[in-house]
Amino acid sequence: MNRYSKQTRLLLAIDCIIFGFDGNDIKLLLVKRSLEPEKGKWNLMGGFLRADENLKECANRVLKQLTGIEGVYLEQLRTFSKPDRDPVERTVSVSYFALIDINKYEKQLNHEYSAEWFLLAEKPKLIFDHDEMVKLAQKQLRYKASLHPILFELLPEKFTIPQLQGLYEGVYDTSFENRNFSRKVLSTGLLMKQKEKDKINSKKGAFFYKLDKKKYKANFQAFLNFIPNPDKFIM
Amino acid sequence: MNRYSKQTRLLLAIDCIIFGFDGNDIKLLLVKRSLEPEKGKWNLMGGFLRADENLKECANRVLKQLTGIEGVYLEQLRTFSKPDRDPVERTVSVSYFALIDINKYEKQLNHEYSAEWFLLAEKPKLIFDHDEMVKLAQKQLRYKASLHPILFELLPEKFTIPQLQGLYEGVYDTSFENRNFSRKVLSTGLLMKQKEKDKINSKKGAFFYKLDKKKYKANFQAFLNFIPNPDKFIM
DNA sequence: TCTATAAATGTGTTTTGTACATTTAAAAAC
DNA sequence: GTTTTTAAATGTACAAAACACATTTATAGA
Repeated sequence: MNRYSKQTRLLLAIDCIIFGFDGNDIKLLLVKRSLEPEKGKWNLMGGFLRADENLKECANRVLKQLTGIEGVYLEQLRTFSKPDRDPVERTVSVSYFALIDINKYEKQLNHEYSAEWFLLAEKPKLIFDHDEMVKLAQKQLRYKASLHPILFELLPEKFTIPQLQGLYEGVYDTSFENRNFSRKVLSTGLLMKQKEKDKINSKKGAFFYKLDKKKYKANFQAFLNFIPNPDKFIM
Repeated sequence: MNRYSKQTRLLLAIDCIIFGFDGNDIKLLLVKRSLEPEKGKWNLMGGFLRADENLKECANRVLKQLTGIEGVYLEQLRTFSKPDRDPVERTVSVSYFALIDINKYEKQLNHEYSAEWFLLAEKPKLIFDHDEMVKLAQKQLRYKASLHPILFELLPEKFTIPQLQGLYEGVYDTSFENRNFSRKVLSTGLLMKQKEKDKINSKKGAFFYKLDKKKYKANFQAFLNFIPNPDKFIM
């Protein structure tokens, strides 16, 4: 079959905005650019789309290659297409945002890869339009987390309710009333109480909970209305 | 500056899922494909990205060219990238979804362009992955409309509350209690009551309302929690 | 045994959602 | 001109959820 004639062909890339949570703050995983221009500067994890893969496969491949990470929460965000966004040549980039359990990958990242975690608040300036991508991803994180239980993706398998509350407070940069927070969280039916307690943060200790993954998948809507007055935060 | 070497270059296209509302049902605007393969079959409005434009400009250009429509609600949906989605050659397509006031363009569409409205429920099978795009757009329409007042984009400047309710009932394929619907709608503060009534649909007549556009923009969140139990509908 | 601390739970008030009922305006029929 | 019919508009009571604040509980360490 003939090709479409007289049309512009261009490069398509993906860039990943990867969020983690260290127990206190939201972090962002960045790498150093390996080629000119802007070589050595911090940027999002990215790569070009290959002939035989779709975008999601591409994002997973890049993630695996540059960090060893696989099987994490990955969601297409938006496609960025300003004609001059990459000075080398026309490249359109599809941004993906990822949520990972920071502890699970901490060691391998430091030893085997040149990726590095930054406090979101203290991230360096990034190349091209990557700052814009991060900004959008942050907005999307707040938006989505106000409607769906995605923040569990940032926590280890076992976590306590005070830890979960701290995460929400970090994401929304506010504080919640603990009585109401735990009531709401437990009313979703998504949490399974464990017998052990976490005694690191208090004398009394806080019970661990696990996410009920079946219910999580079947009931991804359970957090609708989770954040009080989400309009304060999400736009 | 050199180009990136050894990377695959490909075509980038946009496709628009255009929704309208005829007073009773949601409709979809389609065109006939003008080139082989699949020539003459119905498909979404689309076109290739040019060297000097970004995707949004491309979508607006295509819309203008094929329908004369401009200045309507247009939102990037998702980028579709299966390697073989277009049999001619590798083409990645960015889908956009648009909402328009059907009455505003009805005449020009029929006379000057070959575009045609279909009842969403009775749309023909579309080419490539366009059916999948429409499905996603429908989902997004419900999702977004449960949180933001976007459905006004489908109505004429003046509309009545019963008309608005009919629109919501069409989109969510359900019925709402009229007392509660009007209370909720009016409590957003987004509507301005007019002096005239619409007497087409009843003897008593229903008051026209206009959207307060300043408030609409400033308060795009006003519909958060608008749809009761949105989880029933949006996923 | 006492003290300090964070976790967990109790409870009253306010707000919002929901269901159902009634009243109102105006054209058309009588 | 009075009555009937119809959909629009409004009234209201009950239930559920959100919210604010208070109290109790478990446990390590003094």
